[in-house]
Amino acid sequence: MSFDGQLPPKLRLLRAAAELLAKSAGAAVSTRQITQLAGVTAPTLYHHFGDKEGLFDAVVAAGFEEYVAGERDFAPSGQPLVDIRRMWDNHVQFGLKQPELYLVMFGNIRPESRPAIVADAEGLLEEMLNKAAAAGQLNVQPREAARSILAANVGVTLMLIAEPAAERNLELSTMTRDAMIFAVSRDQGREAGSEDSGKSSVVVAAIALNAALQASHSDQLTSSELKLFLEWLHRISTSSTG
Amino acid sequence: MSFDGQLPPKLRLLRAAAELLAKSAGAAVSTRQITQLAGVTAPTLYHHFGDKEGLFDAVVAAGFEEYVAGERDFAPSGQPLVDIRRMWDNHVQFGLKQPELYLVMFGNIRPESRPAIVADAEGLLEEMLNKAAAAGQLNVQPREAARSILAANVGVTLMLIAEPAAERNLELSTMTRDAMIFAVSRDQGREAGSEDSGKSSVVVAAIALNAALQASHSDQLTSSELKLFLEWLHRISTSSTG
DNA sequence: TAGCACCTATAGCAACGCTATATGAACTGA
DNA sequence: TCAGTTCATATAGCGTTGCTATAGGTGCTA
Repeated sequence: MSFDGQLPPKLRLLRAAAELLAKSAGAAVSTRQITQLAGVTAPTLYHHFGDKEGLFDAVVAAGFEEYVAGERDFAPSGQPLVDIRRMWDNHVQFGLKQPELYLVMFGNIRPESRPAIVADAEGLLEEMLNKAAAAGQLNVQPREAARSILAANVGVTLMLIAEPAAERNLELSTMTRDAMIFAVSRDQGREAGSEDSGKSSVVVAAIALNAALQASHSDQLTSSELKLFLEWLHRISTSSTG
Repeated sequence: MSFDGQLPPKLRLLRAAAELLAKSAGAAVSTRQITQLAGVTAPTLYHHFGDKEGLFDAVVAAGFEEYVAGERDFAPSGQPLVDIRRMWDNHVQFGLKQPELYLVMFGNIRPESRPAIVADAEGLLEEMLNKAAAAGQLNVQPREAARSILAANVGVTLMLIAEPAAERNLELSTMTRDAMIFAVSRDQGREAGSEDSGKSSVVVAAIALNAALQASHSDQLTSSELKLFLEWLHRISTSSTG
């Protein structure tokens, strides 16, 4: 496949660069490869984009528009925190679908382009968090919340990209996502304390499990199993030492 | 400053590479620069390290030992979650002190070296989280907690590195840190906020009891009873919903 | 037709990562 | 003592990279 078609050379260069960038799994892409695929010679590239980085920046800019579109393209649910969750998932999905582009956007650190992109992504989040704050659902300043959530979001996405696609466990994402959203939202329980430090952890855990089991209707065990289980649990939770 | 001294060329190459890597703010470092600073010619580099990446890997390996040393070099406080907090801060400080090295270690995605390093860093965290789990302070499996915390830790550090040193606000780190540690720790307020995000209290309690039992030598149950008990416990703690 | 932007091609430079080959130094065994 | 072997470094140069000085072609306005 090549782009020697009738499109203008500038666009052909953009598409060729995007395609090669996406296909070469992290490896370097040369200007000669790009210009050849675009059916164009070297000076054309430098006429339109200044230098190689300029071309890549243009590719990134296009990719970022796609990203922003994805982040905006859903009906607001009316619950800002729910929308934030969707934005997180969109972010991760974008990274997994176009890992090379994502790495150029959020992974690589080039003092010029990256902060701008990060700032834009931050802005999208902050926008939504402002609604949450207006609804009194926020625990911290929207800007700080946006920075914190985005940092974790990027970290998780990078980690997921780094590991083989087969072993990817998206629970890492959902778990971290909920942790971050919960952390910035208002309706939290109070600070973690060390109240029950007197009893052994086994006993504490057994008591907690006992209470929880009594209150729930778990069907993981049969009734006879449950009966015996609770008896043992009782034996553990009434033991004096740990 | 140069390394034409009396040190063996291999070491001179390592130090020259590390120095140039640290000084060049993210820019590329050529083998010619390195060999010249080391007072050595090109083939020497390839004799000792195979290729440029091999040399950089060696630099990273040295840097990683320093990182690990930093992560281990403090007296355990007896409170695993407090130690985890220190490990987080150590991680961030390491990244800010040697940003270029950090970027090669955690930022760059090279399918070979990075996962190994990440896995090691993950191991350090998991080690400590195991103690927390044994003390019944954990809400989730130590491995999942380690992955989640490390991902957020890397994301925060990358973001801090990316922005100008003058504007760096470490509160981003402390805030995210506490959010993550709180999220994986047991003594949270219940379920709040996002409805279906947390696990049921039964599962939480079962995980804690499981970790506590593994670490203790409870003699309240016979070994055969304990075996069956743990099996049921596992069945409960791996159920998706309460 | 002339003049003027704009865009593209020819050809080539300096710097890059890397290597085929050769030379020197240090050790080994008789 | 000295040839044989191995390790370590140097000379010189290959192919590729990002990039550019210069020139030529194209389509417009007058």
